[in-house]
Amino acid sequence: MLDFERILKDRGYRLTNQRRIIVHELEGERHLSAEEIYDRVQGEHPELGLSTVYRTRDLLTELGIVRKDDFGEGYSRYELATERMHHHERTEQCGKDIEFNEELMEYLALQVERETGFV
Amino acid sequence: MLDFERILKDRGYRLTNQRRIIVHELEGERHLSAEEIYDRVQGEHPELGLSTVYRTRDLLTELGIVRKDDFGEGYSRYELATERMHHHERTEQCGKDIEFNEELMEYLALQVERETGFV
DNA sequence: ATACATGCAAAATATTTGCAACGAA
DNA sequence: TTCGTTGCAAATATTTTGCATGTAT
Repeated sequence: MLDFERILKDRGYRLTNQRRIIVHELEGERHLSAEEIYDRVQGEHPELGLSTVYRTRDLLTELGIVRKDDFGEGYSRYELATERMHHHERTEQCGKDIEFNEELMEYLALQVERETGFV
Repeated sequence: MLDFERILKDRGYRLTNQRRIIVHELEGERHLSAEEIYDRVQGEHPELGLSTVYRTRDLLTELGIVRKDDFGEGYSRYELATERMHHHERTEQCGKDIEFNEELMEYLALQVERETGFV
C-alpha cells in the first residue's frame, strides 16, 4: 500500500480510483494545475470530473500529501509534498509529529533573515 | 517626494491621486485584499474604482513596491515591500542592484534547506 | 495638447456547491 | 447496506478588459 493510501485510510477517508489517478499524475509531473491534471487524464479516464480534481486537491493539501504553489498566474499549481510525507512517516515511529504551519514558517523566515540579512 | 513616487516617476509612470491613496492605505495596514482596499477607501474617496485597485496593485507589484501574499483564501493579499524598497535605495548609491527573482528565491531556499534540514 | 490612467459595466476565469447516482467498506 | 464520493451543471467569486472620459505632464 502506498504512502498516501495509508494516510487516507488512517484518517477514515475512502480509497477511490479517482484519488489514485490524481496522485499518480502528480507523481509524474510537478506543479500541475487542476485543469492540467484534468486534461492529462481525460484520454485514459474520461470518468474523472474537474470538480473531483478540485475536491481531491483540497483534501490532499489538508492532509499534507500535496503542497500548493503560486506562480502568480491567476490559478494555483500543486505538487507532491514528498519530503514532508517522509517526515511524517519518520516521526510516526516515535509518536511525535511536527505541524508545519504558519507559525513555524514565520520562525524559519526569521532564521533566514538573521543568517542572510535578507528580509 | 516619497519613495514610491520617485520609483514611478523614474520609470515614466504618472503620479495619480488614486495611486497615492492605495499606497497610503497599504502603509496603514498589511495584508490587504483588493476588495478591502476598495472598501476602506469608499468613504473618503468614492471616486476610486475597484478595477483601478487591481491595476495599481499589479503595477506596484511589478515595480517591487508591493508584494503578493497567498493565504489560500481564494484571493490574494498585498503588502508594502518596504524592506525591498530600502534595499533598492541602498544599492542605488553604489550602482549595483539585485533583482529579487525566482532564481534567487530558489537559491535562498536551498540555503535554508542545508542549514535547517527542512525541505 | 498628448498620451497615460481611470471608472463603469461587461466578460473571462477559476473555484465551489447542490443534488442525484455511484461504489468502497 | 450505509454513508462517503463523484459527475454534472449551475452558482460564486475574483480578476480582467473595452471603451469613453478624465487628467498628469
